[in-house]
Amino acid sequence: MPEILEVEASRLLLERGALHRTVTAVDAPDAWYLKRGLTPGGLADALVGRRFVAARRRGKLLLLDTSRGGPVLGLHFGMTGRVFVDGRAAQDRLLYTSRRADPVWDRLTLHLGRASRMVVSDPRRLGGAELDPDEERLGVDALSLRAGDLARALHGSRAPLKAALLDQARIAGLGNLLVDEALWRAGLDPARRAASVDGDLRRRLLAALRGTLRELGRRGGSHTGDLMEARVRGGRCPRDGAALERRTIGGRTTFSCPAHQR
DNA sequence: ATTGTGGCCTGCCCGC
DNA sequence: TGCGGGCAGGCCACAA
Repeated sequence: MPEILEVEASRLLLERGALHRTVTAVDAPDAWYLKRGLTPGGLADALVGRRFVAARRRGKLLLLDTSRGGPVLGLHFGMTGRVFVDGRAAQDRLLYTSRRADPVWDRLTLHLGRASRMVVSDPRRLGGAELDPDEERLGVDALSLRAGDLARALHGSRAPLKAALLDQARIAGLGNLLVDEALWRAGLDPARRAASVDGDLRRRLLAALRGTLRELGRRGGSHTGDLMEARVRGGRCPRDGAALERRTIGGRTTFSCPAHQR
């Protein structure tokens, strides 16, 4: 699933339910889902007989370390991917994908021990699995973002503020909904130049990002923001009632309030 | 190097 | 009820 909060919830699910049991079988019916030359056979060779010893995350990339010096299994979920452990997902509701769980969407199944199964389901096949992903291509994890990190992410960039925040090489984990929510809370125009956000504005943005992550995390996901309900055509700003503006910024559908986001 | 665009996939929802 | 169009929480290759 998409943004950092959902991936973190999935990481916890795997940490509690998928570690320390031997991978006994691998079922990868959709070879297209395997990236960077990985094949179903190669994946089985790499995993069968090993155990997952840690579930890590960097941004939206989920990382499973394996025993006996084996490779790292990297999972990314695109917009519609979810992971299940024994039929249970980290969240029952996922926007923009089906509520159903059709087995034909199971792109990867790992049998753990005698009776457990870990399944990656992804209707749109926009996610994928790989071995030993390049973790360094991702910037600082958004959940541990510090003032200096944000300064570096924005400094000198002529890109729109929103595009800079969505750039996973600068800050890893923020997605479209979280960024729209945080910029709405901070009162910042998503289209303004990233480098123009400095000083007090940058402090305000940092506080909004942290507050958004903390609060929406408690509420249960990226879709629980205060802006979310109004994030439709004809929506009005929940703060001041102004008609929301709908634009494409950074290649993504963007809702913002022309009255209080500057 | 940085930024912008199109495309990848498939399911769902809206309006006719 | 059926159908086409538009849309979608991500990311990558490519162009300018």
